Amino acid sequence: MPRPQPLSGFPELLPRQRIVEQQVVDHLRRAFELHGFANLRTRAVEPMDQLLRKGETSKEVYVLRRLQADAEGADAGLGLHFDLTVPFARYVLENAGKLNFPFRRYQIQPCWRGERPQEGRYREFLQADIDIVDQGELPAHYEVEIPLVIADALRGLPLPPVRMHVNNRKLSQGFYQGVGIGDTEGALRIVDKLDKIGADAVAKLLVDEVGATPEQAEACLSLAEISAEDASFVDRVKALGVTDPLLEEGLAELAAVVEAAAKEAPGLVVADMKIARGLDYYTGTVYETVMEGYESLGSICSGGRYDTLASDGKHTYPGVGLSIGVSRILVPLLQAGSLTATREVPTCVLVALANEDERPASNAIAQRLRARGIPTQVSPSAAKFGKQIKFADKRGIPFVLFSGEDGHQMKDIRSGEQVAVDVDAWEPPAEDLHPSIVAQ
RNA sequence: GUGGUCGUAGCUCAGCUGGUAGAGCGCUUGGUUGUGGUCCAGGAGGUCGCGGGUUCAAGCCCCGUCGAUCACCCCA
Repeated sequence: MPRPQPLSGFPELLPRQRIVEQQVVDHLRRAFELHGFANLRTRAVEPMDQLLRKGETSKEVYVLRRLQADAEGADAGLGLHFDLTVPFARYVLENAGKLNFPFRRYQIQPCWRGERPQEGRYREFLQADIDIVDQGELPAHYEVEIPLVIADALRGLPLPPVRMHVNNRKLSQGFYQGVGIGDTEGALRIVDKLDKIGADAVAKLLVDEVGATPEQAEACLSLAEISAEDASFVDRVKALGVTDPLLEEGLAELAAVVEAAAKEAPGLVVADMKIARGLDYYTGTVYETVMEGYESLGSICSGGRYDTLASDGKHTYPGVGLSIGVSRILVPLLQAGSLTATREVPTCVLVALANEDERPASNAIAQRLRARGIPTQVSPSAAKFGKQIKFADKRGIPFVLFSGEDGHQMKDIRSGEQVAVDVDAWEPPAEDLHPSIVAQ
């Protein structure tokens, strides 16, 4: 059989890289749980009508088909989910009676999109999503809290610095309304392209597509230029001389987010009036995050507030959430070699084998170390000690244990230092017990 | 989905106007008679992504396909 080739857009990691991913996921999980988010796991598939709700026709959904299904048979109409928000919305409706609101949950699962793969953009990728959803009304303070949870979660990971650009749809749409533009959604979508196509092109599109006057387009651009790390943007927006009740609401909400973030996670959040987030279902705060030096990846963590995450006709469930693109962050860093793990196996100690007859005894020694939580494996063969050390070295296993008539000797193969030890008392340095992530 | 660039050993790459493949690293054996990393000497490893075509002859030219990557689109 010829060597199989990788499948485009379905990245698979080597053991050492997977250790990094695993530890990042563990870290996120701990952080989310520290903030009281419960974990949820939803099925991989959703009915197509659920997935294609929200008028998101452009989403490239992978459809599920049974090989043995009747040619005539009804199409199951199932597709793989392309994010974790849509399944969550469905789950909330389905279990509304059993959930307690406000409900906060996190979900770390793969998602699938049939789009053309690129760096940081895959057909199967891992997303870490947090949401807070309530029944009827969702207080605005959750829009302040969610980015702080993310800040906590990303803190402590050896990643390049990140910056979260935040805006509020009420602010932008209120402003456009205030200057007299009718199609505020359309204007938002055009302004969102500012970084990509430039101010002149945006102005032209505003005039051509939403019927703005050159003066109105100019006002939109003046707003989009405003960004600040503190609430000073409020005065700058007001100085543009536009008044609108929705605008006022948006200004107040965005100021609250920025001020809280400036205090609790300095440098993370910047109010940025050109962030719009396409034509999604967002209705309040919107978030977009870029990683320094990796701006070309686009946003590595985005989300926002949606007033009708779900609705069953009687109740509406407004929510606010953010998704971290775990694969988008990790795969490029791993491929570039700027992120790796201290070893490619969990093993901390390799028990050397002097003689195949001693394997049972060596197994017993290994078991004593394991009993105290030290990941241990026994050498695969009683090869020359030099080879056994090499076996450990290649995998990054830091310690090799030699046993003889005169007791046990633990060798740190990085320093070469070898000392007599009591197997039932020896402890590795805390940082050597488990592999860890290193940035380089 | 549309368009561009690329694909040679496990890895990084060289290979002239077409004349049936090379380096470094890695791997392996020995020097080293039970403690690796340095050094020295040897060795293994390639259907040139895959399939077809042109040609006396294809790694090189043509077509298709798969993969990688970039741009558009969209987004984690």
